[in-house]
Amino acid sequence: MAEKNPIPKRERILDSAEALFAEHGYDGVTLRQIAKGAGVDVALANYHFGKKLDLFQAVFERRAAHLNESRIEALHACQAKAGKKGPSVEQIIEAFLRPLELAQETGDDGWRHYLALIAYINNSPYWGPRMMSQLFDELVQEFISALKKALPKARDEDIYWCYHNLSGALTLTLANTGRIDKLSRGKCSSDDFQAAYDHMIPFTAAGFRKVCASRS
Amino acid sequence: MAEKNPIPKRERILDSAEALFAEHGYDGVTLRQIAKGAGVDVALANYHFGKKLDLFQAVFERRAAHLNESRIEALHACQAKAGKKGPSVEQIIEAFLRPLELAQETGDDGWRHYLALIAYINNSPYWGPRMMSQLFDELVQEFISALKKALPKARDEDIYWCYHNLSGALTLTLANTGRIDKLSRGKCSSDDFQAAYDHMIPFTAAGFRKVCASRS
DNA sequence: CAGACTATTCAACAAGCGTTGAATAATCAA
DNA sequence: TTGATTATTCAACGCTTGTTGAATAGTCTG
Repeated sequence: MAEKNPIPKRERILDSAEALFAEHGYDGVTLRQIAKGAGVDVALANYHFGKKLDLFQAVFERRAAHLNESRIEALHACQAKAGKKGPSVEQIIEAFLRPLELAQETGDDGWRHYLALIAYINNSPYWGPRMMSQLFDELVQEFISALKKALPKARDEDIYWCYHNLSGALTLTLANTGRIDKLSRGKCSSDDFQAAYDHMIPFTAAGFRKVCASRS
Repeated sequence: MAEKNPIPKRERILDSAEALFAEHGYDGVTLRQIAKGAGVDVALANYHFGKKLDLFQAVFERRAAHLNESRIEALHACQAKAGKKGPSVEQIIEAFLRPLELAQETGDDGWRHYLALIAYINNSPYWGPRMMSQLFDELVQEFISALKKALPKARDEDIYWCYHNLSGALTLTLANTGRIDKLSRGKCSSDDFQAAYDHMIPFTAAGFRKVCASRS
């Protein structure tokens, strides 16, 4: 019995590449592995996407706009709700993070792989400077200026260092390495995204307040 | 004029491998690149270390013991100084982090590369579970039990999630991607390790207190 | 100095790599 | 049904990879 709506091969290549790049990094994956994972011939990746590096780029571009939009929407929504005095630190961080939790919580493995891939490039000295800026700087700057309003006494550099810590905590959560499971001997599960974010939000918000609330 | 104490070639291979693995990951580096960086023939890596994977392991083993010892010593020192009631959260985190700052601050690039390599495996879904546990679990468990004493009301899972956030913030700092420089347009420098840790310690300590101090 | 052992290089291997041009199949417009 | 366009596979290329065995140089022991 033939499948009515088979996933197009072009899409399956992106899915396969996404999953494998997230697990093994750019150099740890061959086009033949990607093709095999997608059930297509190796030359098809070249036909649709060009060189290996272009395929890598295409994997990012597929979901980038959607992700940034939902995060910006979350920020604007919480700003609208907060009124003139602006949202609190917790509310801003919540808007920054919750769309990612939702993406990780969908049954769709694609989003999990995509976010692990983001974690991979953010932590990579090679890819980080090349790719993170063009993907997220505009978004991040908007969150940072919201944080500045919520923490009017903070120095700029304090805000940036705090954001750096937030970004690191988030990145490890996105990477989803399962190490917290081992360390806690089962008391925490990497797949329990809600628990991860429910802890990350007050943790980082308290950090911002402590470092940024008062001038030295 | 001949150099009196040339660095042995075996050591130079480790140095070169350390630097290249940290920048490009395991699969992003070839033995020929490593050999060229060390100024030796490609077969020499095999002679001294065996397979590529064994060289990778050897890079970790060279500095692991020294690093763990200095961190354990820092913990014991702060415990001795704190007396019977035990050190504070800040003091424990400081003991956990400062030895890394010192290692990054030495003029020696080797330690910087090594710590960036730790960041690479900690964030990698492939290497993380395979390598981090055997390198650091014993050390981490000792810090966690010290944190439990400093936060007697905390639930175990809260401590572990907070540690997860601490580990993430630290990891991004070790990776030293230079992204904070771009984002802050020069107000923060990734090479200003003291500033990084001076912000990270109160940030994460406040997070622990907030999440762990009181039961819900 | 002889000899043994270690360190290092040389040359080559089979396997796998990204990439390509031509051939075939599928889709769609007229 | 034709013809044109797109999608997909096939077969192969030149190159690089990790690894190895034999050859050479260096170092220490007696």
